[in-house]
Amino acid sequence: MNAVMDFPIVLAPLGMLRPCATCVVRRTSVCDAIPEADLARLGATAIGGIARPGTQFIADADPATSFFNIISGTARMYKLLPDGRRQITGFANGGNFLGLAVSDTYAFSAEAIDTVRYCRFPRVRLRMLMRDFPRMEERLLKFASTELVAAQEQMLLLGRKSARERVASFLLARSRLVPAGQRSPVHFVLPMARGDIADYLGITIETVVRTLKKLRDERIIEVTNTSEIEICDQAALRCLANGSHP
Amino acid sequence: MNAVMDFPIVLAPLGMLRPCATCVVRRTSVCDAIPEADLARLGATAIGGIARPGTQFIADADPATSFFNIISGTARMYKLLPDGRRQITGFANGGNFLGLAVSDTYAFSAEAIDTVRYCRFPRVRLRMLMRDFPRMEERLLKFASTELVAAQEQMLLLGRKSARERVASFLLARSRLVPAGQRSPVHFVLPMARGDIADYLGITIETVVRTLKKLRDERIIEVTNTSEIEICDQAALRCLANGSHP
DNA sequence: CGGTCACTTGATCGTCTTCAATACCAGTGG
DNA sequence: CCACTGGTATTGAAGACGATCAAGTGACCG
Repeated sequence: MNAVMDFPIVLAPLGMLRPCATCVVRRTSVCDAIPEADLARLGATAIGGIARPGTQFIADADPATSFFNIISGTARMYKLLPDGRRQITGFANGGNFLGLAVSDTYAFSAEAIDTVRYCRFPRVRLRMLMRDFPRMEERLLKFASTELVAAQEQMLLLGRKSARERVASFLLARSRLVPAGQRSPVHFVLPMARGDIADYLGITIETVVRTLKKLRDERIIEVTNTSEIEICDQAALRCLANGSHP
Repeated sequence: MNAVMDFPIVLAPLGMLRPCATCVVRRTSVCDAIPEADLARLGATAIGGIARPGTQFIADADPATSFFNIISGTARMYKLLPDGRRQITGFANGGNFLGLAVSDTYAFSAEAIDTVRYCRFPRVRLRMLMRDFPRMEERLLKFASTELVAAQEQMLLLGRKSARERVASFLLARSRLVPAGQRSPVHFVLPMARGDIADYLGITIETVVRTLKKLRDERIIEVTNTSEIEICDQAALRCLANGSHP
């Protein structure tokens, strides 16, 4: 029952002495605010951890004792209604920061989709870090702003877009995660299941499936193995995504 | 065509010399981060302004040159689709802070609903203020986090709640803005029109009207003058809002 | 193989949208 | 004072989109 495991970061993942120095997401995460010289202190502040697929590592309404910096893997953040209806508010990848809370409790839950490796920052220690490195706070503010912009875009999607437009928007957003350079056709893997996509887009699994099938029939995308997507007609998808054209 | 007007804050609103000192929202806004002794500098940084009803004062995709601190009135923030569909992402009241942007351009628009008085902070000057007063950045981060939590709640509403649940949630949220102390029945005025409510809740005007009528018929709320709401059965509304009970 | 689980597909149903008409209210000018 | 006007709100009837229900498929695994 202990699928979520913490361990001293100095031992993880391969017993390296200066794990932060070689961290693949350091330069793209909030940790970029800490100068090279202070990486030891950063390493002493963070606690490495792993969440196995399906494991919840942040629980709505629980005391917000820690912040999480995702290293690798994909997590889903979500909120539930009492009767079980679920809204996924976002997916977190390597470099993302989780756990910003207003009050002393989390306002959402988070689960690992595949295996998620993360660094956990106890709240108090992160606060000290922010005090000593104002750039850290700056970085967090920038991150929160980014999240806010994404959330507003998602509200537009949830409130005003048709199922077809939602799926198109989702595929486009996912395609933007692919490192630039690879040219058309863009190709990527969806780490999440159909149910996750449905709960993220505010529709049902069946509608996700049917819409994907339709897009495939129209030669706008290609779907293989249910989780691999290839975007054949990016222009068409872009039009669909914002309703420019039926 | 100049319904949005700026003027030196030292002249506003009554020619006071230290306007920040008497600002009614100072203690509840980001300005609370600035110590009394430095209010003069704060006043020199901000530029007072007024937006008349219906006037847009932040335009999506425009260069994000300023941040806004709302003093009084209510504004709507929104995003549009090319064909005119609108999603209102939030309403801003006195004490709220607007304009957080990732890139150099705004990611949303904002319009005054009634007459809105605000303080405008040119981006560069605010940055200097944040540098000299780290508490300012801390305050902004807290504000952004609050917005983020609200956005997640709204995503749950837009993605997974029925029209009835949306309206109930909206009325409850509005009732929470009423200063505590007044007890049941809670009574308040909606500054926004039906169309704004509809575009905020991701439904149509007609559905808003019909749902309000139904709630009124069921003696859960009372509606007078189309803009005054009285909550008669708060418990029932709370149940409705999260779908605990049909 | 029999089990589970995720995905897919089809048929029916219901909520909310759309379209259209009417009511209401404040402001304006005869 | 009162008809006129524009905007918002309300109400009714018809239709559509997506949800729900139900069944079937395929992959993986003990």
